Amino acid sequence: MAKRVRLIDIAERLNITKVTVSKALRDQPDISKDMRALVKKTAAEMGYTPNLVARSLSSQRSHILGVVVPKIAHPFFAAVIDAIQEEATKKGYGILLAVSNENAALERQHIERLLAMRVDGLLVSVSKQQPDLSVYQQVRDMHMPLVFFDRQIEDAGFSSITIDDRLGAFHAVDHLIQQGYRKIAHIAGTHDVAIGRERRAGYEEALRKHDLPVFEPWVIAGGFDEWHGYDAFVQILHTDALPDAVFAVTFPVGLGVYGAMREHAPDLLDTVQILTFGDGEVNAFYPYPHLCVRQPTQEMGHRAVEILLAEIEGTADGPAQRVVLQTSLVTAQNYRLPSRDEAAESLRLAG
Amino acid sequence: MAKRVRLIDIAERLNITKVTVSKALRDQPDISKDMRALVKKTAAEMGYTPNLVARSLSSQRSHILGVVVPKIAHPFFAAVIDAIQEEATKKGYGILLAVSNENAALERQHIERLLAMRVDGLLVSVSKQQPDLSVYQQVRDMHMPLVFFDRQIEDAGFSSITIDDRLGAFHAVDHLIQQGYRKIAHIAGTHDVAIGRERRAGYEEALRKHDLPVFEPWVIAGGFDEWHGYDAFVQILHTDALPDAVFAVTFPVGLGVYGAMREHAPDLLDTVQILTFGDGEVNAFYPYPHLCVRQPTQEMGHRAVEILLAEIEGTADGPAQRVVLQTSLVTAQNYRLPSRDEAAESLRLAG
DNA sequence: CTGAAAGCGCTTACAG
DNA sequence: CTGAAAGCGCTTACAG
Repeated sequence: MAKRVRLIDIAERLNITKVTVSKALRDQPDISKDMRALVKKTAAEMGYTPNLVARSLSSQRSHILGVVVPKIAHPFFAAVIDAIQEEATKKGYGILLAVSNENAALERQHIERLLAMRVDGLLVSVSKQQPDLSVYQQVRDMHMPLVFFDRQIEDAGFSSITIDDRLGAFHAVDHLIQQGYRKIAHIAGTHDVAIGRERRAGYEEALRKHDLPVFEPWVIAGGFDEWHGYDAFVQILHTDALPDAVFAVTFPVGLGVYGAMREHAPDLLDTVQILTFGDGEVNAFYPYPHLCVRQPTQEMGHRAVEILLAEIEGTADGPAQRVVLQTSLVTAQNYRLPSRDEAAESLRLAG
Repeated sequence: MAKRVRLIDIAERLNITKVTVSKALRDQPDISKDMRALVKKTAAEMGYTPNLVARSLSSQRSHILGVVVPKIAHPFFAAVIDAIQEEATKKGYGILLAVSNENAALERQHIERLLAMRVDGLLVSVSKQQPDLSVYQQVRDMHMPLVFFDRQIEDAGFSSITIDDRLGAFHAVDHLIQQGYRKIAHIAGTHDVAIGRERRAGYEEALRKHDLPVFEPWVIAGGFDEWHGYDAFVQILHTDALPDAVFAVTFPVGLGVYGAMREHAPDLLDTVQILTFGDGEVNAFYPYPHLCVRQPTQEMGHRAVEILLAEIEGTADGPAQRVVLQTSLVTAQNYRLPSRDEAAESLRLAG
């Protein structure tokens, strides 16, 4: 590796001390304007770039945020990570990304590693597996700032930013009922996962509001992926009556329902309204009756970083914050391509 | 922050020197087995975690890889990043993720920052914008290992791992022709972007092979997103004849074509075969004739890391490598949900 | 097998 | 406004 120029090299060239160089480069006001200018000019000429790891070691601040997610190749998390990265960059931080793969042990390992790397703070969305509380206790003990996003550990004493799953589900199902649907099935998640519980609670609440009974054979709990949706809908096909709408706990589950329909009852495709919590990339093009609850991914990512930085920089006003974001309902009329303005905008940015 | 235990704290407790502790912890063979065991036991008791930034500074190795991508909320990149992260973790490296947003200036800034952070190597997929060659020259000058993936700068002297766009397109279009399609339109990208050029070349080559003429009004260049697909297909609708198949340069462009069809010519939905280069998450559920060229994202991520680590660890056999990966064609018969085995497997891993 | 010395490239806190 | 000293927490290279 070609010799890298250090503070001391600049100092020697200028016959001053490296402290002066260090301060001048960071624009500290106790260095004369002329000296600052001279140092910067020289540094640029010599091709100096500060060694951020040395800086981290001596300043005890890395300007790196650790981000742990259960998965990344998933529209929701990809969008949130994107927003996190964007906001972090804007604020002068880098992000160290780790994926737990829904595995608590791996999640723990990642967090320990990030701790050892001396990140300034942690942004984590916990795996579905029973989390290992001891790491979080460790994080607490060392006063490392941490903000949970989307999936949190309750009562761990950390700030969190989550989505109002119950209300989102409630509004969506309420909307269906107001549109005249009465026989609404729910392909649910599992009870041990918060989003499963909450979305189901919102569903039941909406039925209750309209004095509709919960028809048990149509509420099928079990998971969050395509196969669960597929199997559950096949099961529904074997009941005597057919629903006129299906509320799927996630977008993948909704896809599984479509898959089952296409295979076993294609005639239902155009008549049964599907509602999914969360959206995929192709809503604008989905040809069947399809509704979805949209999650504010960008806002979640941006605000998660803001909350964390406030804690890191000590400007946090109080202890743990719990921010709850509201969803929006995307109806058929709303479906659209990204607007031309947006497209033009992104072109402008790129160009 | 609670006092963190350091090497020296362990050393004092044991009445030995910190060098011995350091070596024992890293299992160096020149420390007696008993001492190693004792040190490790004590370190564990005291809750020691090594300070990786101090280690980086003194060892000149950070065990961090910098990853720069044009975007992340995109199925292709999300999948590749996932694979990169997985492989890096397996090899004991962390990844610092940066998103250029298809913006060359931002790409440059990110790389400079990663350089300053002293990553051990760089994995980059360049933005579509004219790249700023000077940063790459700088990377060369400091002998920083770098591997381009998917989108590279030719002749920059770095290793690269890319996809055989031309051949992938050729095989796919060739397949269409063998299935009896003769009137194949191509919604192309732009000429200044390699994937645009290459995919188009593959398309033309396939037509040539079968002595089919290129019908210019049906080859519409312009971009890579939904709107381009939409506009281009509307334009095609205004030509006298109609194609029996459409080859879209990307999956989003294909979606735009579906959008245009649904709006302006819904009757074509079931009759015009759409072929996209790249796939989305919903292939298994797409109801219309749909074919796609699948990119080996996982292999790309894994191998990119392998190549980079070989360069970092000095085991690279020669100068720049150029790996070209082949695509596979996913036909309607191949469409499927993730297999039950895979689902069970992921459950097992998670459990 | 264990240790004393030097150093990685910075910043902090304190003098002057 | 500039500098001398100390230190961040490790590892490397060399003695013994």
